[in-house]
Amino acid sequence: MPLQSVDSRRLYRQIADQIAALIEKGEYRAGERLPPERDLARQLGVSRPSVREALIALEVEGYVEVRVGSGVYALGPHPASGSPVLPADSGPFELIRARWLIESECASLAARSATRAQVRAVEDALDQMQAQRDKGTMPLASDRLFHLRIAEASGNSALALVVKTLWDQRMGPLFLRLEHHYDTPALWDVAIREHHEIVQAIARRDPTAARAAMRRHMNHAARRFSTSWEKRKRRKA
Amino acid sequence: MPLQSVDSRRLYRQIADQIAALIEKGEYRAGERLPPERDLARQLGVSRPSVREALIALEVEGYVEVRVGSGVYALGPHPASGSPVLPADSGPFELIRARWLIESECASLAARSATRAQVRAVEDALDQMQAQRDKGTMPLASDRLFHLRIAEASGNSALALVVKTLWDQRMGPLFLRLEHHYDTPALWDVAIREHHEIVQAIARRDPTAARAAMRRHMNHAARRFSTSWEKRKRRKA
DNA sequence: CTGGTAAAGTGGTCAGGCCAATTCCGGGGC
DNA sequence: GCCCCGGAATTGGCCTGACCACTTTACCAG
Repeated sequence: MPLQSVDSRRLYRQIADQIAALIEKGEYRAGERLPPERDLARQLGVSRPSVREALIALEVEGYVEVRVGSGVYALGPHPASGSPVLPADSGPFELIRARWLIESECASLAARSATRAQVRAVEDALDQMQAQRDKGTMPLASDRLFHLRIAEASGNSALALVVKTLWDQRMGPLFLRLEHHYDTPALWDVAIREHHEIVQAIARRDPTAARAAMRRHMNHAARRFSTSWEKRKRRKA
Repeated sequence: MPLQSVDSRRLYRQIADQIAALIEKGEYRAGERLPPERDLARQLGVSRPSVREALIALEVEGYVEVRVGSGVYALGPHPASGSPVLPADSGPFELIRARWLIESECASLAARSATRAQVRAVEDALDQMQAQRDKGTMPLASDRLFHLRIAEASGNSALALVVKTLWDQRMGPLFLRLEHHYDTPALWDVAIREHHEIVQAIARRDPTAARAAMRRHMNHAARRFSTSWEKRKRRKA
């Protein structure tokens, strides 16, 4: 597998991509050992340092694991990843504000262009939420699903990605505690009622109403967080 | 945290972590140039190959950018690697539309509440962009910096996170080709002029004008992509 | 068969060198 | 005086070759 004569990418990148391709294609199975650095260098017609640089890139990308004195082992396709993270000191309000902006627009777009199947998916998530609440468990997961499916129904995958990113921030160390305060059955009933308003506006193809309903929902969520937040501050003082 | 007296991590990791910490702490600001590899090696008491390995790791992690013959440049805190990824078949238009919505709001918020230092940071990024364009190189990195700093100036770290997430999508396999079509000096001049309008509105504390200017910028960007996109489709057919 | 020890294999790191791209600077042309 | 351009200095890209540390294997003695 000769290297291109006119490839402007740096050498370590070319090598890393070639090896990554082999791993993706299953040429090297997970757990399998790659040839020694010296052999790879000879086979590819490059120097050992270049191979080493490529292997380090692959290690950072999660493709391989390097064991000192033993060898380089493939880890398999689809690299492990860490997502961006919100600064620890940013309160929940900035996040809610961002969601207010973005998710209200998602709701509006969904009302305009969602397919029947997508509307159905949103309704399913809401039903699931209701069922969990009836069983007395906290419908946190289905709440997330509801919002995500609306974002998907907007027809804009970039917005869907953003909503998912923001929602996953709630799994941070600080937000879990707040989530807890927020968790009384009565408050969940309010949230479910607000969700019904949103889904109805979408189903009725009313973009303006959908946006307004989502904004109301977010405003209420902000207020609920606010009370928890105050309690928390008072306890600290 | 192990914190062993004899650090068993491989050397390149120790070096990379050390440099990454400096970037996170703002010791090296975004866009700033790091010392040459040879100097770093001498300062840290290690060999140049080890420094090179560390820099490659940092490059993969999105901390730095290496420009041949010029130097190593910090990209800013928090890496871009391995984040959630957009579906491969979603065109650039969904992404632009999402940025249209979010970044225009960021500009408006920035005009309302940015500190003097934050406005200054945005202006710096624009100056940097102009400088790079004058040198004939594509100011892609400083373009990114400009938009990121406006998002930071909004005072909402969740929005800043979102903007960063969306911007990093452009590094996908498909977008790079488009970026290329988009890269004529004349088009960059237009982009820089639009950036000036945005930054002026922010400096003058006019939220409405800032939002409008950013929306115009995004509309034009969409049109530019549109022509590239059509060309691309035609070539495929 | 067991245990330990020597040898081979493999990655870790270093030193030093040459090449190519970029940047910088000073001198010549207009 | 201003601009352009060509060479020198700077900087990253890549290579050769070597030695060290750790791991695995092989072999031999008990």
